[in-house]
Amino acid sequence: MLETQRQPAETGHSARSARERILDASYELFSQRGIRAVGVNEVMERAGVATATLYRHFPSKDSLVLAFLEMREQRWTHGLVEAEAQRRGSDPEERLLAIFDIFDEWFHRDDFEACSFINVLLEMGAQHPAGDASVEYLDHIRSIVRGFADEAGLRDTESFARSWHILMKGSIVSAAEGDVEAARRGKAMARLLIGQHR
Amino acid sequence: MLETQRQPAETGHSARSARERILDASYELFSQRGIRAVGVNEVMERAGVATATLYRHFPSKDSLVLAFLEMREQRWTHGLVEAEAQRRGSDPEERLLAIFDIFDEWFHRDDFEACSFINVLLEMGAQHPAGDASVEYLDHIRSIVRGFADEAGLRDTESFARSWHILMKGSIVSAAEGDVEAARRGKAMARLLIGQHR
DNA sequence: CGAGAGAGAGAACGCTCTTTCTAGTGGTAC
DNA sequence: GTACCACTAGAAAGAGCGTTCTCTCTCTCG
Repeated sequence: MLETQRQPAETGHSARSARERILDASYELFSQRGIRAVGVNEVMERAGVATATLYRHFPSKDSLVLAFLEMREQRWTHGLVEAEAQRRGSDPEERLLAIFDIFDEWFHRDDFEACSFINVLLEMGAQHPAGDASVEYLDHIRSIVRGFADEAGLRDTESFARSWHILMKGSIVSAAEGDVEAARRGKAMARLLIGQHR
Repeated sequence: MLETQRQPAETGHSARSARERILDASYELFSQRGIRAVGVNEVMERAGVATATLYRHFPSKDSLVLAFLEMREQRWTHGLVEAEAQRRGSDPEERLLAIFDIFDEWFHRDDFEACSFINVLLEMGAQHPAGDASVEYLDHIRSIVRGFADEAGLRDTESFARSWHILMKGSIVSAAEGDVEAARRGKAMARLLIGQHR
């Protein structure tokens, strides 16, 4: 169903293809305001795209939402969290702790939007396809944490990753509430948790 | 058209007044499914109430949502968490830890609905009146935690309560994802946190 | 008894949403 | 050069939303 990157035959040879513009607009709107609060009209407007064009690329709003979540994993999970943690930490334990340094900068951004996977899961429910996909993407985040923990030689890394993830999600929600120090608090508890699994 | 149990004289002294039925219906629907996913029609249907009756008691859906949040504080924050923690813990530290025992039972319920304050905050945004109210109700929860921490003679109770709240919210989100052990993990980290503030 | 108030049923308004459809435009490939 | 294709513009279908309104019923209180 994905009809992935259709580079050739670009028609308008516009700087960015219609599909790309739709995805970018979806990303900005859905990540900032949620799913139900954003209509497809608004997406089309911001993308500068006609109705038929959006529905040629995505058969329904739901499928557009799924594409948004996939993009969120690329940009946020992999592009921001995983890659930056790798870059900042010189050893596995430092890579783990770097997650909260990344969070700290992220929490201080004016356009801080919280975690789209949590947002969508809670907004749509676990039964909805988008909520279900969100649970899966949250699993992936935990897998990354577990990978770092394995490299660090910690004990019981599955349980460790689940506890670590509690700290990540809790500090994100606290930041959404307005506590800009949430990452610092999370990091302090994270250190204690590492101590328990060493 | 359930034509719910229409007790004989329905006006002045029905078993439960129209207002109560509206509030109960709102509570069940909003807490389980969120705000935007539930229409006033559905609330009226479940309450067995006419349109005019709902709008006589609440000038708008938004005001009904605010009434729901207030009720949530009564039933959940005070009725479940605070009162039960008081009842279960014989000293202040045990009262704090009892929160996660309460959570453990709560997480195992079939109708576990996560925290309405978090849900509404993330769904509606902090600008929306309902999101704003949710932030306030979350503050109250933290105040209760801080009160217990003060009684326990812990250091730096404001910061302690914020960290503790991160554990509470993180484990709630993890439970919403499907981890029924989230309360146990939260409690283990909570013990470590107490140790740091003793 | 008669007035008033709370409640019910249901129509209707105006708006928004998702989705479908029609018609037309312009670039590309054969 | 003609057929194709992605695209645009816009109307419209069809449903649902929050809200207002009218009309009727019946209990309660004076």
